[in-house]
Amino acid sequence: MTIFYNEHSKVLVSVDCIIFGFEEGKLCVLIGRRKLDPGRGQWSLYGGFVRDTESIDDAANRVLFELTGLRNLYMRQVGAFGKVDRDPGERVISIAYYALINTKDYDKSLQEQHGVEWVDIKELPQMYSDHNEMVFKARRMMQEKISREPISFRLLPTLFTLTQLQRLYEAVCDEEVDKRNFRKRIKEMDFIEKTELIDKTSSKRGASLYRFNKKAYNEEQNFKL
Amino acid sequence: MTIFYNEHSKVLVSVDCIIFGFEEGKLCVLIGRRKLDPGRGQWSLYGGFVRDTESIDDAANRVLFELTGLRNLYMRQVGAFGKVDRDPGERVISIAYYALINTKDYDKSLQEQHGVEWVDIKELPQMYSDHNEMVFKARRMMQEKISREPISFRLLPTLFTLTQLQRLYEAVCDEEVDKRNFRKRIKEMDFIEKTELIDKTSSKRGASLYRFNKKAYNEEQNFKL
DNA sequence: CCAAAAGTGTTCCGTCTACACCCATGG
DNA sequence: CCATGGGTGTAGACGGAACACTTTTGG
Repeated sequence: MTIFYNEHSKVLVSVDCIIFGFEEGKLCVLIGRRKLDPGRGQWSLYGGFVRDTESIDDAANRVLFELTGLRNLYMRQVGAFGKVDRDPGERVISIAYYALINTKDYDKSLQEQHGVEWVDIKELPQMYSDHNEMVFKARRMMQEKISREPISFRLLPTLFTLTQLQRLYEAVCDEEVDKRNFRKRIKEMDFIEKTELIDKTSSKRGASLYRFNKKAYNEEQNFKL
Repeated sequence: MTIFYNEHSKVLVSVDCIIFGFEEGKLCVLIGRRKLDPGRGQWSLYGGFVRDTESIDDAANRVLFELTGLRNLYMRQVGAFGKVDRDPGERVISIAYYALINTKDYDKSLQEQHGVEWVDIKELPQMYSDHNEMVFKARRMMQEKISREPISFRLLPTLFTLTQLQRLYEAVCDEEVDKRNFRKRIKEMDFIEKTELIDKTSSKRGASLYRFNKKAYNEEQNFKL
């Protein structure tokens, strides 16, 4: 290959993933202990280096797949983090991505194999390098999205109750919402469909299960929460 | 220095700047003809490579300074662009930034020296690599910001008329707004101060000149447009 | 005197918010 | 029979949108 930009220096580029999940009414992030030096043993996001043969998005998807075994996750870029000394080993520029997963889809054994766990975003430890900053920014971006686009369903099972959906929304936005007002808004969105099924696990009376109809949404995109 | 991440490949990282200005009622972007191979002669954003000794933000600031002679511009990261073949020369990952400048502050001779010009964002030519995509994303981000934060003043002279401010807002959001409603909202923001001065250049009657009071804003941040 | 831009309030409508009680069931 | 979470409607407040005429002055 012809070299055009010979005189400029190259750097390592990595991706770091902020993986959000919804567990026990809490918005959680998947983190683990770092397995490499420098910083071995510190709490850290899961990440990896970008290879020559893949785009940054591809790298993020690969890393997500390595960790979760899942493809086609909802994923968005958070931004590039590039302070000179952000990595104590050597210069590494990192592109952060956030992803949403339904924790029920996540194979427990894979989780153990990678030594990662769900931690309430409100109780995150100090993490390696600038990872806390990445999570903070990702969370803000996610909050903005969740009121405008139907991404919440990515964090829930296919069938969910309205109470679950409300709790999720509350956890993400970190504020309580009125039950009746919330349900009124849901009713206006025809693509959130009530099924005949009843969930009895969380109450004696049982709660109707709902489903997000993606096709219906694509035809009339009027999401608003 | 100890090498920790030896086995991974490194890539070139550049920054590209989407510089917005407001000229003749139009939202414009500063672009020029590329001076390097590959792609010499194509329309392009202004950019540069990130050096070992500087953060990505520093690199963007340096590049902006090189081009405009101005420091402390309002600047925000748009994101990382990293398709494998985005640069036909060799692999380059680029971090895009957008910046706002008051075109009156921009030295004409510097502009000529770099061979860049203001082009209406509605009439942008096809540009090098993924630069059109960068502009598109930057514009969307700027639109979201301009209704929530007082960044519009970065695109105007210190003293401006309400009509100017309104035209700017319309150009950025690409929609007309009602004059009376617009002015009503302005009146609610005490940090947009009317001065005794009158601008006579754009009308016979003359229009009051206003000023953005940053200190007053910092004390009570209730911006909303 | 007229063209051209500056400046100014009110009404209406829709949206958001606050709020309390009955229902169904398992234990 | 009671504790627990599920489910429902209305009224009042608020904010956003629509809308038209007067003022000033240079040419």
